[in-house]
Amino acid sequence: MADVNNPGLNLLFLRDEELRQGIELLFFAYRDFTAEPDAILAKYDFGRAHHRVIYFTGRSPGMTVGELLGILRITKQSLSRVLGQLLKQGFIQQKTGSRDRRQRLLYLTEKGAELERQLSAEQRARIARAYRAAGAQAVEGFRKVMLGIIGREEDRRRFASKAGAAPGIAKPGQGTGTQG
Amino acid sequence: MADVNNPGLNLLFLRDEELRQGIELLFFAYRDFTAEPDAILAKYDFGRAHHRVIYFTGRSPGMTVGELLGILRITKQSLSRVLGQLLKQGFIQQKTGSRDRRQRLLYLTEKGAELERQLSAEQRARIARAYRAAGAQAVEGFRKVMLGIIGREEDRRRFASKAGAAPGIAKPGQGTGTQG
DNA sequence: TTGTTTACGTCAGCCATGTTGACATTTATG
DNA sequence: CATAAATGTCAACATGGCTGACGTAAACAA
Repeated sequence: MADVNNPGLNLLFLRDEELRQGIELLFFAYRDFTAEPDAILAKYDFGRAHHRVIYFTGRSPGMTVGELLGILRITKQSLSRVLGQLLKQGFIQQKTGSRDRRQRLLYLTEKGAELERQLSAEQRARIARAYRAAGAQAVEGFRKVMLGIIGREEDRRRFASKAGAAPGIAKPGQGTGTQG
Repeated sequence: MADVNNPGLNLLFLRDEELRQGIELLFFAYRDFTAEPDAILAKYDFGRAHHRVIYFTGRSPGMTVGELLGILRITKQSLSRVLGQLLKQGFIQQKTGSRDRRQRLLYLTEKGAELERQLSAEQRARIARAYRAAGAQAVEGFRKVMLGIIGREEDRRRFASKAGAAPGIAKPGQGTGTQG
């Protein structure tokens, strides 16, 4: 293909095989990453869309509907369907913004928070296992590459090193183990 | 939140933050990773499901329907819909297996191969950019972590170190499929 | 104050893609 | 020869994207 005719690329050893493996790593990892929560959600008659709303609401309590739409990159009509269900069933509550009373700030209820913990516990455990097995240095590489894949600086900002002194993390073998 | 009032949880807080960032890296990376191909596919009235079939058929020419189902982890009825369209429109062709004539081995047509190149070019470029920006060592870490996230050894095998291998490897599932 | 824009909600319908269940055909295999 | 396997197909249903149109309340600018 084109790569073969482009000597510049070859210098970087970014061979087609390597790049395709990257593509497939994303596919398989994401496929498996979402499988467990899906099973839990089914018990509540919820789907992946509900999970995302619950997750990001738990992550950033007080977030506006518009901000959530910006993260999910779906239409308000799509969001409305799942958000409406979560509100009606008491997993999420809205509060009118005090600074701007047009805004509806989103919060998990206690019930919602419990489901959130249950769902993300599975995913955190999976990530923890992978991090532990790979080692701290690999985790740093993982972060770098993933940040490179994310398209918008606006989205990357969310990952700005809060771990500024982060190196004290999970080494292979031990781990803190207490986190569910 | 409760964390703030709980002294001695600092290590755990960092760890939870780190794990959640991992969750979000997967979400954002996958979201952006699929966005560009989706736009191209729309022109053909195809969706992400078509892309997956085209991609994996191109990756492993001669693969059986059953093997593809195993990779995608969807039902044969779901696959049948998109595969049928791709066959009818001449993007994919099937050949009866020579070893086992019940099997239908999948191949891209030239038309299909061209679409495949167009689609994966976007994704390969994205991965290439990320790899280049992160550096070789980071890529190694990325691979390690991603492999840890993938659940089944069976799937991980596909990534067995072809590290020093020559370019242009094809991994025909098994059958030579010389039958017409 | 008034007019416009913004943030959010909602109704209605369409489409893609996943699911289950039932059944048919061809071929391999014990 | 009987059974199992690989594949295909029909039908019905659910989820969660989408567009388009329209409504309300609040903020903001002229």
